[in-house]
Amino acid sequence: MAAANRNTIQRKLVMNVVQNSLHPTAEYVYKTIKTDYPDISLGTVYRNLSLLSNRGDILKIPLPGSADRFDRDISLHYHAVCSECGAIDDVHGLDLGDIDMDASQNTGYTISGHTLIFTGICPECQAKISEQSLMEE
Amino acid sequence: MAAANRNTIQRKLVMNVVQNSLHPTAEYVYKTIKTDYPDISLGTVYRNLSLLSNRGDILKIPLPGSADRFDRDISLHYHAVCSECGAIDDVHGLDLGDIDMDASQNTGYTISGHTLIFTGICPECQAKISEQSLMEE
DNA sequence: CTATTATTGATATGAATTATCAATATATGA
DNA sequence: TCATATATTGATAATTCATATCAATAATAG
Repeated sequence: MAAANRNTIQRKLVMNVVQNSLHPTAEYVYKTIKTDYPDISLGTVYRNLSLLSNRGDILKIPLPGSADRFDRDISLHYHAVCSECGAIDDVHGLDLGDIDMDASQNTGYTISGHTLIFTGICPECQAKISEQSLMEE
Repeated sequence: MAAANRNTIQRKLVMNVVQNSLHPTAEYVYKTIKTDYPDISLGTVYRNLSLLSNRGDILKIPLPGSADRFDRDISLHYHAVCSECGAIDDVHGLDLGDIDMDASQNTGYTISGHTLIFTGICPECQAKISEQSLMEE
């Protein structure tokens, strides 16, 4: 028989938290589970997040310079990160055509995918910054 | 007077190595300088790579899960990373239109830029893999 | 129910980068 | 040229995020 994955409570808990959060980090998933199930280990959370994202049940969002985020939404979309507060939001409806094929023809690589992250300032932080510059006058 | 940057030998050495390398890591820059100038500190290399990339003299290529690379080529282009050997190559001639503006309209963010990394298998590793599958028959 | 082994919790380890701080060297301007 | 202010350095500690190790435990096939 093929070595099957096992449906452990820990794995179900990790999946549940991801399904009920927006773009959680491993740390957030760990702390959230811990309130109801204090025995869970951080390593277990990391292991299950990896397994679930490798399996395609959830999406891993690697962020350069900070902790990876995970996403319950596995449809094609991108993300924007706020450089002020670290917020992360979906960018839907962006059609880049077949950039993977373009990159493949360009380089000779067999392209399996790409990572695209936008950086900027979220509406909330923009508002705060505008307020501040008013105060300073 | 404005607090000016100083043109230290260490800074010049870091700049030189980046200008004469393809996509070096901080570690590579450090080791390369060290052969001629053994007193240089790794922290100094990191500090100068940050300063030079913030200043726009060089480009920082953040790679999720591995060490950042730096690029002497500051023109608009992207990169492909080989998942087998870690090689990194330029992807030129990719026109994504004004995706930053699209993302901005989509999210309400003020977008300052984006990071796009392609993942795949470089031609050399493809060749090795083909050889192997032939051997196995 | 039992045997196999995937998975867990605890913890050590690792890689990459930043922070700290006294000593030093660079640029300004007298 | 020389003195001064301070940006920068080297050495090293600390941090962050993540993976490796390993004996104990628990999930599943038969």
